[in-house]
Amino acid sequence: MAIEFRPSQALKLFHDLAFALVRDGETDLSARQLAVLLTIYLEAPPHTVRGLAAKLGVTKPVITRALDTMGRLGLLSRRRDDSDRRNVVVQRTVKGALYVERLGDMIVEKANGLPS
Amino acid sequence: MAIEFRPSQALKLFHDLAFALVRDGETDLSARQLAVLLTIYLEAPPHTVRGLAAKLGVTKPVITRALDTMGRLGLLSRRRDDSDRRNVVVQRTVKGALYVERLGDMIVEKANGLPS
DNA sequence: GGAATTCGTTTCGGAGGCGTATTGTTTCCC
DNA sequence: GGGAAACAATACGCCTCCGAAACGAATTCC
Repeated sequence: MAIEFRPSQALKLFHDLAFALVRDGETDLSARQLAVLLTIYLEAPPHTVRGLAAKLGVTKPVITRALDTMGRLGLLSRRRDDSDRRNVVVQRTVKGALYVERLGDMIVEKANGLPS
Repeated sequence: MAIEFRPSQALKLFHDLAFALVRDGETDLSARQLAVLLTIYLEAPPHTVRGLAAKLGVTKPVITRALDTMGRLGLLSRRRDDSDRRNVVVQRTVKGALYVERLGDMIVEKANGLPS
């Protein structure tokens, strides 16, 4: 239990974050895309389309499209699994890692600015 | 400076939150819509289309559309300003207040589950 | 080896968002 | 009072996403 704060603080943090994401532009990722991206970068590999779809409770085309979009942005890449060539393994990229890292720093920064 | 945590904790919190928003369905609000909604419920009224657009750095139709969508969901309502009938004042609703409250509780809950 | 299964992708029609430009009201200013 | 300005909403063409279904390729099962 490292982090404890009140709902009002949580909401202000979330507000500031959504606000920053909107104002910065660039990042128009949906909640689904963000969930996929963070799952890939925070949870242990390997990540497959099927696994991500099951984990998020969405259909496979949703994952395919999210990977298309974020792949186009360079935030991740795909590779066929050599041991079972039906599978596609999602791979992290340097650009994606930097993006996620920057996101984490941004949240911390907003949290530090919160009133007590 | 009430809240301090590490980027890794911040990211996990954000991941869990995006994850919950996706899995719960219902809420498919974009970052822009969330930013508008939270601004309305966290910052002091009155809120006009023009003011919200300026604050978020987007065009007015973006705000109009966001208000359309969230109004349809019952999360807020609109009313013409009687003192200046060109303005539209955004009003909070009970349903919207409950939604925001639940969102805050959800964030706090996720934060409490964070590893130290 | 051939049928059934699994996996990711693509297709289809539909819904909703985007930015720009325009419209209809209302108010301001002289 | 009449023209200019301010406000929110709408029209337009474009783009992306959605879920359901169909698809091709690879694997598994007898």
